[in-house]
Amino acid sequence: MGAECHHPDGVHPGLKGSALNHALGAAEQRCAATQERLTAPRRRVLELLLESNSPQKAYDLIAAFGAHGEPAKPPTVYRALEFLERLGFAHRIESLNAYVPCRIDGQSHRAAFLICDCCGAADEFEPDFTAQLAAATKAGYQVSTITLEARGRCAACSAPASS
Amino acid sequence: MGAECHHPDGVHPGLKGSALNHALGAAEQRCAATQERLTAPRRRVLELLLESNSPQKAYDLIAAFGAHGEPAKPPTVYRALEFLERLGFAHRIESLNAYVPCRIDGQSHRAAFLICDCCGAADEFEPDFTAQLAAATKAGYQVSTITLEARGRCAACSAPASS
DNA sequence: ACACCTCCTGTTATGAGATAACATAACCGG
DNA sequence: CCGGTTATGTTATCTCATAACAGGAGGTGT
Repeated sequence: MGAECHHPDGVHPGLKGSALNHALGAAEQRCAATQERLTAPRRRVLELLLESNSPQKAYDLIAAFGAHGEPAKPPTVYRALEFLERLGFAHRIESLNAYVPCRIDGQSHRAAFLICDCCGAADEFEPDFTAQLAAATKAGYQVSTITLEARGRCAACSAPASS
Repeated sequence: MGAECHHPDGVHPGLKGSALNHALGAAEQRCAATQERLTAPRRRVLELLLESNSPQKAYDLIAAFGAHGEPAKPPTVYRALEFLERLGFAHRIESLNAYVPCRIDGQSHRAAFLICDCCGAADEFEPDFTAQLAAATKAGYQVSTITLEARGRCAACSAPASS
């Protein structure tokens, strides 16, 4: 992850300014619609995720939490992440121990990522889980969440050479 | 996991006696065929995985490592697990921080699991990754490994009530 | 047999990731 | 304004994983 080559981080731009405010506002709306509360620490963690252009570790968020450099206490951030995941605003990438904001639509408990082992980018994509769900049903499972993590090298990092 | 109800653990029987020896022998063969060495600690960790009927945590393996109750040192087991994963003898289940022996065929860097949040069973199945690989290729990725983890409730734990 | 390289193991220590437990405060319905 | 519920603050600790370095085992060429 970034140890192997020096391509630029991430592919998602990372929101700022009005785009960021708009996204936060939309989250606020969705919470209001379901009796959920986007409280200050939850909003702050979502903001940090949206601003970033790569998967964020929990302790990165803890360190960046305070507006003036004071870190948060771990449970503050872990609770916020739990909330954001529950509502579909964020996903945990298990194989990285890291978190990303949902880039698809939110609300879903399905997530699929293409993760570059070189630059660390994690692209969320809309997967086709038809076959998996059929297999699960056949086995008698009631599936609640599906996560798919495909690792390899992204287009930029596969290219001959660059910067 | 197992906190929610009291269904019996796992669905894989856990090998013993001659079945266990046969599986270990087969692993030995496959290693010999590729210039790899199934050394004592590696063999021991594989044995522990094969004997068990549910995903094993690294520190469970560390505790069970010694024949007479003496634990191993963490790196001993983590190195063995790394080897076993590399050769396809074992898989790590990211969302559980736990390990299982490969139940499919070995050698593959693809794995898919149906994980029961109730009894902790983790059934490996052979997934159809056609759509995912197409998406990855379209995005320019060179995929090396794919992991899919579907969580929910297994047939037994979905049933009305039992034990 | 010897020197050499490579891979693997043993050991100590520490780093990273996550949660338990309990006290306090904010929100909301009656 | 009271009481339930939900969220937060805080301390401490637990689980998971790896860095770093020394030593041993197994091959290869001479």
